[in-house]
Amino acid sequence: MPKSITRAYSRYTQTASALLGGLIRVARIKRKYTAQEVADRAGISRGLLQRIEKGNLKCEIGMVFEVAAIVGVKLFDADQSTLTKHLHRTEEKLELLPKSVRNKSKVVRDDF
Amino acid sequence: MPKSITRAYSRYTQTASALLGGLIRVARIKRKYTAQEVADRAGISRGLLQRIEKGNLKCEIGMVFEVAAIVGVKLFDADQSTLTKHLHRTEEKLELLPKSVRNKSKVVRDDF
DNA sequence: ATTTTATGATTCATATATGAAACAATAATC
DNA sequence: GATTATTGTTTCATATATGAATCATAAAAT
Repeated sequence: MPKSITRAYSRYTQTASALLGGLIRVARIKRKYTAQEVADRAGISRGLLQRIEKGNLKCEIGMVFEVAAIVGVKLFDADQSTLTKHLHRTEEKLELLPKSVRNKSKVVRDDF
Repeated sequence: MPKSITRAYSRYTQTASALLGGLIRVARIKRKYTAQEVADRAGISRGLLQRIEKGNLKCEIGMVFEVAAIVGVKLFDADQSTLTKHLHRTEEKLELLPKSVRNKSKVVRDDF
């Protein structure tokens, strides 16, 4: 058996992903879509949709977001135009920041 | 060459992922972390961090969320305890909804 | 200006997520 | 209660994301 990589996820990450999956499931059922219908529209298998609704951390973020959009779960509580505005503002911020970070000490701060 | 699956992503999904990646990058630079430092702490390669910051849709949602947590980008604008409360509320909602969806017509609504 | 460090970008091997299929269990409708 | 559709779960082949290594570029510090 080949050596496998064991990833560590924080509780925060686990909770956030479980929440997003749960929101998707609630939205799907409220709209009366079957799992198969949503899977078809997203172009994925029903099995993957189940993993997404369970908050499985190994799923592609693109597919999670896509399914969220299909069932009407808004990301960042924003619609397309608001999202675009936020993105542009973020890009403007980036231009004002240094292009690369330089650390004298290799010490990593741990207080976040 | 084996046949490869071409996935379709909506603009909404693309914008949302690009925004999250951009927020991560801004937060990292503001905190003066090098890409290598964040990658090390997340237990991933620097190459993957780059893809995440670019909003690559094929990345694992778990790792995107993990990196966001490391650099201090809050998901759902919420901390751990708030996130947990939301999750519990979502689970309560689920209990009140039908366990499975039954459709007489196979027609799929398109107005979301 | 020079040096040094960080970042961008590419390639390739491999660990692994996904699709497909099948079956069981459950819940909705009659 | 009987029927039928939906969901839960498992297994396995394979398409693919990731890690590692390398080199080039860029930018920060001296």
